[in-house]
Amino acid sequence: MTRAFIPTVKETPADAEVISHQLMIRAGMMRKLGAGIYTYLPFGLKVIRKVEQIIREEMNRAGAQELLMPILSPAELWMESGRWNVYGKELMRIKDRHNREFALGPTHEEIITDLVRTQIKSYRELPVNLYQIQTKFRDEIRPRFGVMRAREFVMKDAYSFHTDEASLKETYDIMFETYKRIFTRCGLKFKPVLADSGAIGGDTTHEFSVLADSGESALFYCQDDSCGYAASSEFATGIIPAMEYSALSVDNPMEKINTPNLKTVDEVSDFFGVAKHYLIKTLLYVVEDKVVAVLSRGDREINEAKLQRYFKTPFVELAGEQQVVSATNASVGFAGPVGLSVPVYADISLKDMPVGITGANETDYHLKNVVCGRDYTINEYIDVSMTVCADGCPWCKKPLQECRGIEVGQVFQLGKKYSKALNATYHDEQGNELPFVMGCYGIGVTRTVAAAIEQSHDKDGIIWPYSIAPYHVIILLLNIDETSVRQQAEVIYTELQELGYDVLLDDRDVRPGFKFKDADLLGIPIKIVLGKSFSSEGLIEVKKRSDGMMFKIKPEELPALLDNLRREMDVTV
RNA sequence: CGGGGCGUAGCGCAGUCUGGUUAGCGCGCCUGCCUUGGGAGCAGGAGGCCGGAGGUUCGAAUCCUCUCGCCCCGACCA
Repeated sequence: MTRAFIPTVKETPADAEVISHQLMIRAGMMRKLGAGIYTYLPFGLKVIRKVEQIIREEMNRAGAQELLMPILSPAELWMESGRWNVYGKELMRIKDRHNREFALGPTHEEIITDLVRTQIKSYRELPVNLYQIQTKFRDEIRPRFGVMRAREFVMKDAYSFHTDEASLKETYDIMFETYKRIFTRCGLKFKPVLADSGAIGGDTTHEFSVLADSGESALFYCQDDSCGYAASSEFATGIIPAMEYSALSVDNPMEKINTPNLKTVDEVSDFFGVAKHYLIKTLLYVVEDKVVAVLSRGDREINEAKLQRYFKTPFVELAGEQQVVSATNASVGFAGPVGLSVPVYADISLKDMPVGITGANETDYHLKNVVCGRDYTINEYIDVSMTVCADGCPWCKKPLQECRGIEVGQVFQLGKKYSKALNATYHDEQGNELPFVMGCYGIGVTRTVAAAIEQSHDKDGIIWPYSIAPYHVIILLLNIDETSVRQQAEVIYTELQELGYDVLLDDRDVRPGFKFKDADLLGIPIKIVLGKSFSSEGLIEVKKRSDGMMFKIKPEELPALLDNLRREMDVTV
């Protein structure tokens, strides 16, 4: 360790918000070069390599083959697929000396499809699954959280090509299982969840989320493990519990009430002295240049991803002030479905609402005792509200649970989107020329490393899962001046390496406390201490990082003890 | 892109409002002494184009203009 380049830092860096970012800097894993751009130092790179190795082994095991595509790709390919215009600013575009345009690869559907369309022409050569582990570049609007949302990051991306949906499904299922094996082997607690496929399309997609309270995305899952329902917040649906409406009566006529300057659900429900679920919240959205009204129960938020999915558009937007005024003849905050001329869609949370309160489409007025069917009509009930954890599981009706997660992988059934756009075809048995059916499967490698830290750390530092720990064992030589002890340490160091352990020897000339603190910060699963008890009694101490369990043993017992600890800590699948 | 903030030693910061000796402090680094089971102590030392350019002034880290970079909130996220 006197020679190792592991620059640890005692102080928490000022610009690091989340734990993983702080610890990755403090433990000397990486250093920032620019916004969202990091140099991986030896200690950090070791972890990345371990994760990559697990991914390689499992991908190869699943029959995928590794290749490596260029990071730079010509603009023509992106224009051909249409994404040159669609992708937006996240796609980093650059020009070469001849003024030709290129993109830094944020993902490689175009490039792999181009390769396969020129090389694979027959159904006899299908299916095929190709992957790479490579640096990606996405010019994120706002990079943050260290490597969790970096611009440059390491990703494994795989692409499969098939003759038909059934074959795709088969590979998809294999990849699904492979991902479970990968994240299990990485020692992570995770959940595969049903997810929104976004602009990429396709019916079925799963995200793999590492469970951590600091996660950016919310997940909902059934409290009953045997049911197994789990979905991202964008995709989750639930059975919405019905509410009480005894404060109003269906038999009373609709009544216009002056509500000066009361715009929000909170203000209006306070004014009427009722709970928020009495209100019919009316939001105006612009969908494909048309204004539509979307209703939800006052206590429910609209899920725009669901709206996009319903309207089959990649883009919906809340209407601007002008549009609201022209659609409702009232200022923002007083919209309601009664007498509205734009199409009205209602969230299913309104199905069980017999009577409610809503905006009057007149500034400073709301309507009370509003009854659907009597006072207004809706075009359609759709599921567009955010699921909450009081909702029932859509599969088994038991209550849903909510937790936070970090998305580290996603598997997609792409279908023919890219093969059609790029005219990538093969010949079937009859000689017909048909577009490939495709799947794609990504894992954020660097993000997985950060997620592992988010999930496993304490106040002293990182606690690596054994399988991805940069070193399995750290030997703390407390007194470097005792020559005989030093020699012993070196013997143990060599022996353990020969037994297949990754070992770090801390032979630095610093005080013991310094070494203990550093060892904990680095998170190495097993500490071996050669200190007082070794000098006096010939005993070495072996301590686990995870639970602090300590063993005092004779040197010759070390291999057997480590073997036990390894078996205990290493995950096998 | 909108809003807010910050660029001063390797790192973390003070000084800027109200211009004026030699630009400070903590950590780290180097030397020595001392210490050695949870980030010790003492003494000495090195280290700065005060982000960059232009301007105002007798004089600028400090005031003005422009510019570059970074951070936070929001929108965005195959």
